[in-house]
Amino acid sequence: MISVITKRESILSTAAILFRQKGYAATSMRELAEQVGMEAASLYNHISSKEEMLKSICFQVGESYLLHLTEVNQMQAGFREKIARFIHLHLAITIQNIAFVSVANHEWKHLKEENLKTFLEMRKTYEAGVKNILIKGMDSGDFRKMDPSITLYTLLSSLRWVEVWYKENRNISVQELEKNIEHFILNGLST
Amino acid sequence: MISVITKRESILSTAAILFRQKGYAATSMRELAEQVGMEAASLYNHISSKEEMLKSICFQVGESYLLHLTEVNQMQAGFREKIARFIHLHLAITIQNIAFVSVANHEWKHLKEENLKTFLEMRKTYEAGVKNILIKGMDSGDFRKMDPSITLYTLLSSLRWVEVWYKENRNISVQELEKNIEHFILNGLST
DNA sequence: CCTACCGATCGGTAGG
DNA sequence: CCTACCGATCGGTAGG
Repeated sequence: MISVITKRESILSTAAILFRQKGYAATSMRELAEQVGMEAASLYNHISSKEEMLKSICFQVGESYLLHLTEVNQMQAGFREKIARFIHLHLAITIQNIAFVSVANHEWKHLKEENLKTFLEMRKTYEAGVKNILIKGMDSGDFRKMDPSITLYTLLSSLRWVEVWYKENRNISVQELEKNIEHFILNGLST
Repeated sequence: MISVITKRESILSTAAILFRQKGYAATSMRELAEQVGMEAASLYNHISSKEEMLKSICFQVGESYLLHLTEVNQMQAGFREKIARFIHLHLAITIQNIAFVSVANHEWKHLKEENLKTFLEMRKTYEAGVKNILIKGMDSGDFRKMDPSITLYTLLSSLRWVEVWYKENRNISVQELEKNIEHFILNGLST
């Protein structure tokens, strides 16, 4: 199957790369236009405003993550398996859409009013879902009992660094990355 | 002892709060001036440019972290104790200077040329120092042998989330936070 | 998809 | 520390 890339998708994809590199506010529509190969005014035939692009990027990422959380929740398996699967899916989305994920992680604060509100609600839902898995895993004895909020954020942050630090040119494969992070999260530094 | 807060320090401190909230590029000098209680033109009697403020903030944070790394390196203790002390100092700096740390973490990319170069060198030195502790701890058998780079970034990210997520109004004390993170890093989720 | 253009706002300076 | 102001650039629109 040949994937059809519309002009809009190509604009969004270029915008995500620029927003990630320079930040949303410091990226101008003229610069984006130049990268895409048209005049700034022409962009508005494909998008309706600068913020609408940001919204599109952030919401796409949010929906991806919520979708994979649903998949994890439907698994018939122990909590260690569920968390391992969660880590796998989270990293897969991150690495396959690194510019989009980066923008959703760092530039969402430039969303306004309704868009901001909706985005924060998605994030809250996601966090609540993951926390729920952790709490159930602690109750079942699969995980050590500790503060669920601290555990949640430490877990999410351990995954989030990948978007910031991971460089493909380093000789670390995705598999090795995943294995190491999973092991770290389950067992820590200890032998 | 009464701490003398100069006008410059008060401007930098307000700038850090704004840069954190809205991002460096989206913060205007007029807005900063208003928060400080003067006209935009008057700011330039205390600072030389917008970027010079950013530089000051980022370098102060970088130097703090490098200083505490030196302290850890001079300890006569096992590697588990060293890492515990490292976690403690890192969190202490973070929580006591949360706006400055946030700016250094997220807004450094707006530094230019020499300033950017110097900042990245400081960060590289810091990371190399921490990685060195991890590697020695793996060699000595205190830590499990795993990829040092992945371990480094997972560790640093586990600490970094505090600046993003930690809210004082949650009923989590600094001591509890520290204890939980230290335990997570050493032992992971497992019982 | 382009040319031409708008009002608004930006960081910063002159001069006092 | 302020008033007055500069050139540059911003996101976006009109009209074709």
